Amino acid sequence: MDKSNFTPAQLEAINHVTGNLQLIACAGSGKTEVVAQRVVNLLRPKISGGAGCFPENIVAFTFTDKAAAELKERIHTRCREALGDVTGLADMYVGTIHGFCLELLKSEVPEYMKYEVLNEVQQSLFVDRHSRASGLTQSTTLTGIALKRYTDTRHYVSSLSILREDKAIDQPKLLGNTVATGLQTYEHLLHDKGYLDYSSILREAVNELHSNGALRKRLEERIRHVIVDEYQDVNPIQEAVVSELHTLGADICVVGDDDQTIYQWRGSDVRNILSFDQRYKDVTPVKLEENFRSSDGVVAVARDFIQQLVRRLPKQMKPTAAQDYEAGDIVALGFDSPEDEAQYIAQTCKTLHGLAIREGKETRGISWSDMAILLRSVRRDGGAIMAALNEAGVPYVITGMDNLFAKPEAEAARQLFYFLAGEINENALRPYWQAADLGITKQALEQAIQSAAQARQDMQNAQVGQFKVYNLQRQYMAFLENASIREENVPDGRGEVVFYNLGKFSQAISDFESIHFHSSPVEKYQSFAGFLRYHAENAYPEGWQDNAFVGPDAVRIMTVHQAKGLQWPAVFIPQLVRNRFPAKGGGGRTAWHLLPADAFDNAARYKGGVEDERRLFYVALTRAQKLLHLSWAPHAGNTHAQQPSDFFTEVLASKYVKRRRQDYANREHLPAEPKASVANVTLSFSDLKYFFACPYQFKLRILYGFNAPLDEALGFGKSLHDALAEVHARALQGEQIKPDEAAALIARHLRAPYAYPTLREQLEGAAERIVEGYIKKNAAEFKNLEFSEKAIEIALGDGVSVAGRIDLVRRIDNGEVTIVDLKSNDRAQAEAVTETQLHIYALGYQELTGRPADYVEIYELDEQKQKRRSVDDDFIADVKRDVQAAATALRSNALPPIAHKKTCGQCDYCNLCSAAVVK
DNA sequence: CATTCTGTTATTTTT
DNA sequence: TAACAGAATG
Repeated sequence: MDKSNFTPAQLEAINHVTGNLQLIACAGSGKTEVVAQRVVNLLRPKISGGAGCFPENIVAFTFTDKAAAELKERIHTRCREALGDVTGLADMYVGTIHGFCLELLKSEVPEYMKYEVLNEVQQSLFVDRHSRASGLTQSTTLTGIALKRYTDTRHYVSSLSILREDKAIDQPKLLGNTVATGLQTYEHLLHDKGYLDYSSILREAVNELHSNGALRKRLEERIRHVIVDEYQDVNPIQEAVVSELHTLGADICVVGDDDQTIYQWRGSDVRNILSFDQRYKDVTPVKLEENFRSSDGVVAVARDFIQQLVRRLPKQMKPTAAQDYEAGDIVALGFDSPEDEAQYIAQTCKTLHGLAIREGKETRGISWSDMAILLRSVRRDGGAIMAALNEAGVPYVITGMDNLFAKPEAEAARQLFYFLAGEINENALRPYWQAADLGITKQALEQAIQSAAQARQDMQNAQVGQFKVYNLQRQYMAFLENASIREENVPDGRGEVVFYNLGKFSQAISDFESIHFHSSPVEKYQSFAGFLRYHAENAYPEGWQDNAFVGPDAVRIMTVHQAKGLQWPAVFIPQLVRNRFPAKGGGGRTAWHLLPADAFDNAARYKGGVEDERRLFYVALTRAQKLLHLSWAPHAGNTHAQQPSDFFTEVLASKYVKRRRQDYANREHLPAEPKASVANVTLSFSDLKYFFACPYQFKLRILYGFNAPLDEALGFGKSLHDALAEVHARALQGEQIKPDEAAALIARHLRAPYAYPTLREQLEGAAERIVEGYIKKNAAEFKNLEFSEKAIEIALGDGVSVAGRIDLVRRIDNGEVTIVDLKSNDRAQAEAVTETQLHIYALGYQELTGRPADYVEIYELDEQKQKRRSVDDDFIADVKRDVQAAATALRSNALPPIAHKKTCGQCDYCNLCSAAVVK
């Protein structure tokens, strides 16, 4: 889109800076650009016609982290173009609603600092582990059948989420409902153990927003504008967050398209966007109807299709000839079998490769990454297509096809734990590792198996103090190390994929072990085996291709849901078979067998219907810029998959849709030129520090996901940190903090979930002493604090940025600024790394305030010692260069094992690395 | 045309 | 286990 040439509607939205705004944005209408330009106007000084806001006054919500990264990058770019050197952009929140709420809880309510967030797998492990206290086994279905551990956990957990995220319109109907009662005990348990789950993040944040007066006051002063992207897919609790912010005086701008609501099965409610102007006062509605993405043909087909929908906001998507429509661009074909269909797709990809396409005023030959194959369900429909693309030698990237344990290396790892749990013997284990073909020598494998056998033997008589030897993660790593597995020794260049999968397995171990840390070894290995057998099977996707930094030139195969917000010159939508798309709902027990649907407002939306499928298909159609291939084929031997989809048949009516194969070979071809698309890279400092230590360590830890064994004292350093953060936050608000508060502070902040009682006591004592000592020594300085726990972000251009949090900034009367990092022995790291970190923070401080920092200081908490030096500009320049080099290495996936000077041999993974100098 | 029986298949995914 | 499509039956 030409940004100097906005449509009147776009301009109206961009220039709207007061009151609420309902922005209805059709597919391809350039909404991201409009939002970014509007933010520029919000930040523009009043004398230049803007709203005169500061970045911290603005909050922008997106649907995913990826969308957030893109929006943030766009906003930052446009701000710098239009406003020059703006400071403090890091103070603008651009991210998901979950992220905002979590940050809110952690920064505004001290009690939440120590809480950890359970992921989905951990949550259900947690519910099963505490099956009574979580309310699971106390609950029944609506017909009175008792819920069972493991089998009903999924439905119970999803019921808990619905109870917290949806709006009950008829409370009496929930009275006596066992899950509603269970929720009380579950929430109690969560608090007791110091956890948040995804729903409670939102729930607790809304509670605080609603009733915490001090917090409301602080936010009232801060937030002036809230922007909600993809508002059509917001659920009731998310809307509650938005509406609470509105009551604090923020103007709300919602952006969305009711036609693209595709997450209703997760509780999204289109009515949020439909009735926005009735629920909020002073709403300016603006419609962006011009499509700047697709050809007139694609626009017409999609528009005609969605107009069949009855309940929708009146609007007309208008073509702008963003692409030239040529007869034959849009095709709908039937085939005899899914295999034929897949072959057609593979062949067509090949003929399209290099096809000339106009892009603005330029013309280029499209490449593999300009094509996408969108499916209703990748797992169900992806097989034949993968096979055909393999056969034809077309490079592709597929997400969500295989589960982890379909991969022989993951299966071998799983069998290792069946072995350790005493379920199988070594003769049963050996073949799995041999079959995985990982380049392990016979002797090494024998040695690894023998060591594992020994460990299995020994753990029978393990004393409490030795439990940590039998830590699952430690045994896993020990096995891999004993087997001397090396990425580069895996045959056929499969090393990287294999390591991704082994890394994913390490994550599965962490998920389990974080919940089951305290069990005795024998018991723990048995229940882990059960977890691997029954639960993990479908919980983990294949581990590779998770690498968000590298964008290979390959055809993308993904679900329509995943394609939300994306676009390609050529799109295939195959498998348009009746009962599949639109999909017929499956049977089985669901949350709605536990919860009365009539207690909720429009519970039917969770189930979905043809209308929802129509919206989903509309999303698929509108992803195409020019070439659009619809197809179907009957599945032999399946009585429910013999007819074409009604959507397929319906689209045939359009004059733009051709029903014959087209010969694209006759069209103009150019050398294929993949569109230069660079992935945004945001590195946290903690990630970066591994990179600086060694790129390969970074790869093993961050990209592959190998986790270090949980330590019993884990959490000590963080607890200290949190306690001091509260001290500083209160000092900043003018409170006097006394040394005798140390005990109370530690009581509130100590979280050492893996410590046995005596260790916990020790940690408690040590922490109290340190905090007390710190307050004694520094109380006089508290009046000089400028910031505590200050988030910084440094954009280095080209989509590369570093995010971090400065522990402390001191600023004394003469304006002298010191950036402080608090260090405890527990979190020891090389001094050179801390220096680097502090210089990045100094840079972040400058970007935030527009002022340079004068000193950086390492504060050793154990000794209460300060090490201070002045900020070195040359050093900063070096660090900048290093970070950019890191980003480049990440994007080109060049993270080689390198033998390192001093640090090598201390790394957690040196026994998985051939370059390591093992000491 | 209404009903009863039989076969098929258990999405989609973010935090 | 349960929902639903499609075939078979009355």
